[in-house]
Amino acid sequence: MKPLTDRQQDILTFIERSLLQDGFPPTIAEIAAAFGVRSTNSIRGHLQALARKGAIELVPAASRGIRLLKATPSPEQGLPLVGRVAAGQPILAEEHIEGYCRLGPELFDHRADYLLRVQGMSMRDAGILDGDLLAVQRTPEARNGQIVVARIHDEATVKRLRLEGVKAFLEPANPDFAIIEVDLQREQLVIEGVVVGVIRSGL
Amino acid sequence: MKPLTDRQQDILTFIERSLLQDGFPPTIAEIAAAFGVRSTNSIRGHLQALARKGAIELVPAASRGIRLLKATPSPEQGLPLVGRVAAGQPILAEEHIEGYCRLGPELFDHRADYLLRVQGMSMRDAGILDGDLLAVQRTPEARNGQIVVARIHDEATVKRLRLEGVKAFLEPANPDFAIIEVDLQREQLVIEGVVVGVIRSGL
DNA sequence: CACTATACTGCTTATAAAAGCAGTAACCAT
DNA sequence: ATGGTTACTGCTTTTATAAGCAGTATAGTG
Repeated sequence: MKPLTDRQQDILTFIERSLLQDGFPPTIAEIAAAFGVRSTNSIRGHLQALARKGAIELVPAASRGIRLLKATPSPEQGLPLVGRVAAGQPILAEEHIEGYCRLGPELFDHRADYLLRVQGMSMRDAGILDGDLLAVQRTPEARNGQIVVARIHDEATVKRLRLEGVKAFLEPANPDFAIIEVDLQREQLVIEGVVVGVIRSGL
Repeated sequence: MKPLTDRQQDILTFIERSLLQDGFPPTIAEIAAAFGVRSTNSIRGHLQALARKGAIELVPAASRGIRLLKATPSPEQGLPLVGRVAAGQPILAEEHIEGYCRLGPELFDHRADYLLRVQGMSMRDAGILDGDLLAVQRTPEARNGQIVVARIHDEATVKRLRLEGVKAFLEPANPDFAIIEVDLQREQLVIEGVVVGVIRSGL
C-alpha cells in the first residue's frame, strides 16, 4: 500500500473514531466540518485518494458509504464468505467475498479458512443442500472419500473425491447427478480445499 | 427491556448483519426492500418501536442514523452448546452446557440463542444428520412447517411441526421413523424453540 | 519549463434518504 | 363497543448528501 499523506492519515483516523463513537461512518460534509474545511470537495479528493491506496472503499451513491478495509473495527472479523466463483479466477479474489461471518475457525474439527455458498443439490444425500455454507480448509491435498472443492475445466465444484490409479472420480451424493471422471494424465484436477463443515441458515 | 416482536427481532438482526457486512447501517428504504415491504413508513414504525424498547438509538435527520445499543449478547464467549437434555429439566440448565461456540448470533437469518447437538437420524431428509449442531431460537411460538425443538412427555425432540385443529403432529424427515401425534386437549406440547440453522463439524 | 500531486474555495445539480400525512386491516385487552 | 398495538400502503415534502464543474495556490519532479 502506498504511504498516506499526513492529511489522509488524519482523515482516516477521524473516520475510525466516528465509527466507534457513532456506530456509523461520517458524511463528507461532517468530515469537512470537523477539519474546518469549507468545501466538501477537498475531502472528496482525500477519500478518493484513500480508496486508491486501499485504505477504504467508497460505495457509490450511498450516504456515509465509507467502508474501512485495513483497520478492523472488531479484532476478529471472522471467516470470509465466498459467493459465486467465476471461471478462471482464484476463489478468494476480493470481488467474490460477500461478507464475513463471525465464527471461530476452531469451531470445526479441522480449521476452516473460508466459507463457500453451495449452489445446487448434487450433494443432497450428504446433508448438503442448496444455499448451505461450506466451511472449507484450503489445502491441495485430499484423501480418498473426502468432500472436496475441486476445479475442473476452470469451474469450481463440490464433490466427494475417489482416487483409483491414474483416474479420479468426483462423485455427487445424489443419484440424479452424474459422476465426473478425470484422467489425471491428460486433464488437470485442482483441489482447492476440503470441506470440514456445513452451516445452514435459511430455516 | 420489553420483549421484541418477531418482526422487530428480524429487523434488528438484519441491521446487525448489514453493519458487519457493509460497515455502516442500512437506510430505512434498504430495510424495506430487504423485507419486501413497499412502504418505508412501516419500517420506520418498527425502528421507533426498537428505539422505545432500548434496542437501538435513532439519530434524527441523519442518514443511516441507527445506533445499536445492546452489543451482541455474549460477545466473547459465544453461544452455549447444549448436549444431552435430561428429562424434566430446562434445556439451558447449566449442567447440560458442554461449551461455548464462538459465532455471532446474527450469522443466521433469525437470531440463535443456543446450539443443540442432534441425536439420531430422524431428520435425515431435511439435511440434519446425527451429531449436527442445531442453532435454536428460544421461542414458544412456532408456525406450521417449521422445524422445532419440542418437549413431549418430558423428553426433548427435534421434528417438523404440523398443526391441524386440536391435533399437533411432529413429523420426522425420514420414512423409517413414525409421526408423533399429540392431542393438544389432553397432552401438553411445549415448544422450546425453532431451528434457525444447522452446523456440521464432523467432516 | 511543463507536468503532476496535494490541498483547498465556491458554487450548482441530482438524488438519496428522512420525515410527514392520511389511510386500511388485523388482533388483543378492557 | 372502545382503545391500543402491530403491520402495512401510497403518497408528498423537506433536507441531507454525493457528485459535478470551474477555479486558485503551493510544492515537488523530470
